[in-house]
Amino acid sequence: METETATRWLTDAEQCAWRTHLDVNRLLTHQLERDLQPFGLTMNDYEILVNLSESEGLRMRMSDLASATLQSKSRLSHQITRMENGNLVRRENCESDRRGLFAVLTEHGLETMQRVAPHHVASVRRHFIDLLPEEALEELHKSLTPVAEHLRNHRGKP
Amino acid sequence: METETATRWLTDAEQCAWRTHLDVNRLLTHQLERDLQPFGLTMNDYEILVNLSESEGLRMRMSDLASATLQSKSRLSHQITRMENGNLVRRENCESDRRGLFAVLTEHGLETMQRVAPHHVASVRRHFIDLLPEEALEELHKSLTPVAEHLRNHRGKP
DNA sequence: CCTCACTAGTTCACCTTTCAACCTTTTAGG
DNA sequence: CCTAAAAGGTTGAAAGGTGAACTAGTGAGG
Repeated sequence: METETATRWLTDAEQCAWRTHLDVNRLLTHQLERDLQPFGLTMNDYEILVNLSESEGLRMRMSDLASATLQSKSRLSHQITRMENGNLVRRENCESDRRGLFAVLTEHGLETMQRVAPHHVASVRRHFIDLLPEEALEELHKSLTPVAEHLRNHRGKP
Repeated sequence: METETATRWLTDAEQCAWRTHLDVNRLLTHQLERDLQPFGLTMNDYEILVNLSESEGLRMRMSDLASATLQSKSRLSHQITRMENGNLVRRENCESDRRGLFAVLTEHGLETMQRVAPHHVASVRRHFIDLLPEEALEELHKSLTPVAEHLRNHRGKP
């Protein structure tokens, strides 16, 4: 009985594409992180701020926020604690489900968000968006969407 | 005097593309990490193994390895220490420059690499490469290459 | 030769992430 | 109702990452 199947190694083209993809990610993340640093925020902080600022009542349930930002509950919990110490966010009890908590954007959190957003957007443009012709960006989006979907459906499995 | 310039916010299309890109990265990294876990390796470990296994004499100078993998020297140093404890790698002095060290792949490191590689490649195919039509992958590569280049040239600056 | 600036690499202190254990409240079944 | 399982969150310890300070060796100019 044959337990072993010949491996389909990556072709050169595939390998190049893959490595470039990995590199862009790493470099881009570093760069965006660096550009946020002067404002005392990390990309994680920023992402939380964005999510909350776009939500009804500037608040979200911890679980929802965790899955919106693709983090574990534990990690989010620590993250929110840190942001609470920085007075960007506060926790509030949920009346309808007494297990639950909201993360709520504070005034200072909102101001910070509004002050920083333009710089962050500029950074994203400068290091990514504006380097790609419009069709390339659309193409990229079209290609990546099914990948994202696949990965989402596939979470916590073989 | 005008100190403020109108912010060029992202268009909807740009925003979607950008968020998808971020999500794919996060999800994909998680998935690949999960798939390596049964073998006791992280993606960082794996990447080091690949780099060393492709090098003359199965060895690289610490600095070269750090820049090949886009890590700080500090981080690499910790990483190699861990891998040394796992007997995947060993440090060796450099004769020609007595400040320098080589990271050298051990026998066990090489075997591990060879045993794990097929699974990792399968994982990369399953969750990324094989989800993209061939032209899409080429397109992606073409689009991303200048971005990577830009980011590389731009390291450690404004 | 000296010496001074630079390069290679490590270390330390501090912060972030992960994972498993835990507590509380809700829900579904009998 | 009562109970057991599941869901919402937190916690604490251990592992990983970061940046600055440090050691030691190199090398170019005077």
